[in-house]
Amino acid sequence: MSSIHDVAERAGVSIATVSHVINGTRKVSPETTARVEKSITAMKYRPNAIARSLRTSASKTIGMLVPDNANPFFAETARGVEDFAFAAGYGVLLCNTDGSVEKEARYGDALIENQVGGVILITAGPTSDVVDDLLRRNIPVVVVDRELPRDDVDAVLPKHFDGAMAATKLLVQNGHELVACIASDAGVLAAGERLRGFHRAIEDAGAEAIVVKGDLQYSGGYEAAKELLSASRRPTAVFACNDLMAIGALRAAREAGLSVPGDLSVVGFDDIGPAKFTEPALTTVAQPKHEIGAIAAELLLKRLDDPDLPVARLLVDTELIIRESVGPMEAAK
Amino acid sequence: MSSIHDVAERAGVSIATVSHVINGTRKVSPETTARVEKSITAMKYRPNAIARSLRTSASKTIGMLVPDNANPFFAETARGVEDFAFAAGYGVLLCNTDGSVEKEARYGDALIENQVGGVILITAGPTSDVVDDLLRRNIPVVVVDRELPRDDVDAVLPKHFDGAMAATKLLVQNGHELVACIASDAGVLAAGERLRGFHRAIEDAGAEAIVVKGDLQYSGGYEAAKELLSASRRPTAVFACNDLMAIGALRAAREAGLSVPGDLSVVGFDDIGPAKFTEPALTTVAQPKHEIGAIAAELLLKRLDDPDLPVARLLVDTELIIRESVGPMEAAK
DNA sequence: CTGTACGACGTAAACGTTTACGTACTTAAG
DNA sequence: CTTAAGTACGTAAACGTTTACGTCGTACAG
Repeated sequence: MSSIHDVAERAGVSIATVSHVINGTRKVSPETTARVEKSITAMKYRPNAIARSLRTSASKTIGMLVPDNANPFFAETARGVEDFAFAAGYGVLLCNTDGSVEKEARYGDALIENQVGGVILITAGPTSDVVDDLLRRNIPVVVVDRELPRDDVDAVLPKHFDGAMAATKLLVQNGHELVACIASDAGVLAAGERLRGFHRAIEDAGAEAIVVKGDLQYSGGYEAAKELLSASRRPTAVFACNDLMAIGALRAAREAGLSVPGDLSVVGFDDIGPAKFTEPALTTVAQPKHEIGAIAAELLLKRLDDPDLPVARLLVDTELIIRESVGPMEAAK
Repeated sequence: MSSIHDVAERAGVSIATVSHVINGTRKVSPETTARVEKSITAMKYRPNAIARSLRTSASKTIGMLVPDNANPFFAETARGVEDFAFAAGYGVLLCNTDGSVEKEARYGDALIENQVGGVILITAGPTSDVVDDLLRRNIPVVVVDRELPRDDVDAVLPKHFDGAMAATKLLVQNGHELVACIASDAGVLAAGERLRGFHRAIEDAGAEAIVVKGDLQYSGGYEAAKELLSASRRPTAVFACNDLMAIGALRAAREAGLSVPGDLSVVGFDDIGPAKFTEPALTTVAQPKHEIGAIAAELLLKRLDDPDLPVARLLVDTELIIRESVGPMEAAK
């Protein structure tokens, strides 16, 4: 509505002076400052961030690419970045890729066109062309949760392997000998890591593994578990690669007339909100989702400040949260 | 990296011509078009949306203000707007107000500075100053889910009253005579509507009501229900104003040794993802969250096209989804 | 041959900022 | 009195587009 010119005119100064009082970028006398500030509030003036970005070629917004914001895990880490970014004066352009690399690419273009300063990426696939596009334009990227097979981007990752291994170990320590894994069907590295962790724990214990795939949604876990439980040799324990699927599995168990953890033990991964409120409460490996998002945002903003920072690869610890959904094998008989 | 000038130079034309082939805004000969397009792809040129916005003073991004993106209900409606907006070439700046009007105001400023074309608002409080700021600058607003006491903004709202009434009616029809409502402690109109619907159904049936407040989170519902269930006269049914709280209540019931729906019936509101997977599966009134978001986005974009559209107030139907958490009073005795 | 119309394209201003450079005045040193 | 240094501020160019106007041919009618 009103521009810096209007403010300047009303205050009887030049636009340069107005700009400087706004940004504190050079000394201006107290009296002039006061006049300008009065003028600003009187006219309800807000600097035009667009013009500012154009001039400085540094926009105060970052992009975030997530598979699905309706998934609680992604939603919570998105909040982490949003909170941190906003506190630092940045806005966040949130984009849902639905796990499609095409959508990811289209969104990548959109982010470039919008001149975002950087992007936080939870990849849709095992590899990502957008990263090249972005980097070529000097737009820094930090990948979160899902690693990429390259060493030129910052990353903040939970210890998928360790977490999965801890979860599975809990199962075998409870005496389970035939344990299933509901793995992710997304071909991302993180999925592989969790599966590796699972297998390692199984091997170490000399137990036996079954693995089926699910789509990381409630329903995917439900279907997968249904299949598992109707098999002739049914497992007595299952590690689901995320809580959504674990919760789906809980329901499948109920419908099969199996009690948890009496007849079947279940562990999840992520510790999303509802995990604490299921019946039985879900034991799961927790990730500090909000913190992960915040760390990623911090990393990105730091790099915006100083592009020459060495690339970071932050591994964050997970924590096994024991609740009620795991029990000893004997009970399951 | 490369600007329209570079493209023009390489193609041996003026920047005006390049602009016109990009936007199809005037006729340019096939040969020139071809040359320009070749040049564009060769240089991997992307128009600078910032510069474009500055010139046209119409940015292709909209703002969205939600209380908390980590809440599945908001996350899902956010997805609805994001999907629609992106398909129409718009980006979405997502902001979490945490139910704080101060944060809402700060974000409003940020959105103004970023020259968003419009904003979709799920208010933090019963009234909203940002709307005035926005409208004064001719930035259209559509409020979603939570109504505002004003008639100059578009709105798309579920039928809170009807939904709550239907939910409560189900309870009293099952013979419950002392029924509780876990209401929202946010002072928003929507909360009042749901509570009114509850009371109306209670009155109509000549039943008795208890109401307590909760914070719309799992834990709030849990605490509220705990209080309710430890009272000397405990209700045999409870209507929670959202599913998060209903799920919290389910757990409180279990911990109190009460079976649902044997000893206590529970209805929720929203039909969020996990509702189908709780034990017992939650009976609830469903809103078409994704669709609500999409409709809101559509409305907003329409208004961007034609600011003189009459203001709309869209009421969307809710649907009572009967699952397993409600049973007859006799059982509860 | 002149004039008009039209097709194809170029020139330059404008959008609202930031910022390098310049100017005017004051003070104090020489 | 001259000059240097410092303080307080203004002028104008630039960022990358879009778009109102212009210009230059060529074709065709008169």
